[in-house]
Amino acid sequence: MSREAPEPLTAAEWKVMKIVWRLKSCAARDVYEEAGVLHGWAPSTSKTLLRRLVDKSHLTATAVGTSFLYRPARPAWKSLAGAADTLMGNTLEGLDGKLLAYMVTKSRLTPDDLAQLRSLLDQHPAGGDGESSSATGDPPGPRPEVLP
Amino acid sequence: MSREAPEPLTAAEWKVMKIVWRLKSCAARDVYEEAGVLHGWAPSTSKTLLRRLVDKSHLTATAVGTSFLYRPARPAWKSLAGAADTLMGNTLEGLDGKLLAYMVTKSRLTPDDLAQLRSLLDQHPAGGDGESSSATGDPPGPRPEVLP
DNA sequence: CCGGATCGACGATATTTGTAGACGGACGAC
DNA sequence: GTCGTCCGTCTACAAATATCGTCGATCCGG
Repeated sequence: MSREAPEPLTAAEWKVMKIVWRLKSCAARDVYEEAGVLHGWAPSTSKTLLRRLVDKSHLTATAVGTSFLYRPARPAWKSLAGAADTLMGNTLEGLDGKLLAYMVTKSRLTPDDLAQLRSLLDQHPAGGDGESSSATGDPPGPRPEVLP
Repeated sequence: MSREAPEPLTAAEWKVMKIVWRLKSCAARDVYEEAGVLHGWAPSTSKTLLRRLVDKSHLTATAVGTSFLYRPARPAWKSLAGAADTLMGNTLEGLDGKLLAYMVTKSRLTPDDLAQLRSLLDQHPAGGDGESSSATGDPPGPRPEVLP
């Protein structure tokens, strides 16, 4: 079980990921056209980013004819989770609540989301460890990374 | 009204911020001693970071005698909020829920936090814009940054 | 079979980060 | 008054990023 420490993405890389996520699976072309419109990038820029992302194994590339089919190497939420971990790692102890609160007011949540969150709050360990399998059938929770 | 777009901090900078936040207000020395122990940095490293943070106006430095007193230029949660915005900006539409859920399970929340979150969920606009002043007396919410 | 459009791989450059040593001035010990 | 100390500023420099242009291999239309 090689736990791929997901190398943190850079801002530019996130933008590419976001495009790929949306398309689920796509050719380089799809990406750089989108990126061109969205960020004004030259095709080469997207191509480079794409390659770097494959290097960092955040994307997989399967050869199809002369070109590649790119697709996320892991579910989007998992990458996001990594970023979230980082964010919370930067957070001063005791500010998590405020942070969450802020994010809740900022995000657009579906009734489903709301329900799930409520449920999570209810079963939130008031000091113990939460060993609750999640309600949506996600894979078991990622391991907390304790940065040395 | 110059809306200081809070330039995003880098990993190393966050580490410094975290130290300063904890100490509330401190001399360079306090920081680099802490950072030395915590991250094995040479004093110069901390000094540089400190300076860059002042440049980016995430810290203020008030002269005291021969040296400076550093302190956060804005409440910690606000900087965090900026980071949160970025994170959510990278998020694919519709994943906010998952993300929040993940973070909730990951964070250690006080009963107070739980209560506040619940209340926020209840008043969460089911599609409108959230113009609810927060329940803890925070300053008005920062403006959402729509990246071009 | 030829020419043009593409594709992915590389190489190139400018800027930003991470990390740190060296320098000139203020300050307290002697 | 002189010396070593500590401070903040400057300069340095390698690695990582952001952004591109170009190049050889390929594939499609004619």
